[in-house]
Amino acid sequence: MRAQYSTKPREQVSAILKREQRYLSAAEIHGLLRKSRQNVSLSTVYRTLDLLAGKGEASARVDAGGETTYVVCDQTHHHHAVCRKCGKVQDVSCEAIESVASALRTHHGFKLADHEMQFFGTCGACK
Amino acid sequence: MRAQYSTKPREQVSAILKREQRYLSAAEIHGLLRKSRQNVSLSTVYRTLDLLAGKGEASARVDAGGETTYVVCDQTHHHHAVCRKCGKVQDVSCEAIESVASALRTHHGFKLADHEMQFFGTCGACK
DNA sequence: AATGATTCTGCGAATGATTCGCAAATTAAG
DNA sequence: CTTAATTTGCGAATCATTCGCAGAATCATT
Repeated sequence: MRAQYSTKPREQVSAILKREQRYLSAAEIHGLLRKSRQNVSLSTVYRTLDLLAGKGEASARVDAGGETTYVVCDQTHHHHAVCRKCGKVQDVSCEAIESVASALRTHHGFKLADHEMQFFGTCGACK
Repeated sequence: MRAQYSTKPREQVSAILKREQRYLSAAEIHGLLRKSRQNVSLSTVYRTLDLLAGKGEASARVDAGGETTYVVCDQTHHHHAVCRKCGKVQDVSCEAIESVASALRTHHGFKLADHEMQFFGTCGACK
């Protein structure tokens, strides 16, 4: 099994993600690291992001330009509310799904197994 | 403004999408067309898909492997229920969102502007 | 059904994000 | 401090998607 060493580059990438709390691409993270004189190779950024996503510590989203972006978030099932002004991402618990599941079953004969949701709008700080 | 000619290649791509009713990548559509001796270039498939998505006649989704895939669907606001067995996509109307919107407002101070949802499970035919 | 203006198509080349291979550097453990 | 295992960084390779451009198709008019 892979990934057991705890290394400086990985901590640096994680630190950026924890600090920013918004969706970042590998290139953006790499850029932010360079700005603060932390030289981590782009390959390592990619590898670390895959690791975090694999462990469920980060979640991925493909942005409009086709780049994959990541945020850190907790590992319980939840959804994200993304602020269109500052980009901040808040975790949102998932309650409404039960009614949706039964509607799918009765109206469409569809047995719901999984779902994805994303919310976009303006966060409290930006209003 | 672009895109006003009605052409054979475009109709061929649209026909495949209408027939299949599931998410298809440009490469898959290109492959299906070749199988039935309809030679449309991959570039044209890409261009046609962009057009359809631009007009709202198709909607796009990036699959697990990073490929962009498309389904035809109507233009009113709705969501998709994707069958994990056969891949068929059904349109699902969106009702539950109002309660989610007010929960976001009260609990998170978040003003909801837009949202995305995708449902995965087993469709009636596959059960 | 021929003309001309505009819009498509197909091809191959270019792009851009992501992945891979491998030698050198780091890490964990004895 | 040695050793064995994992990671890093670099450049090269990959893969989906986009571009540029010459020739072909479409549409509106005669």
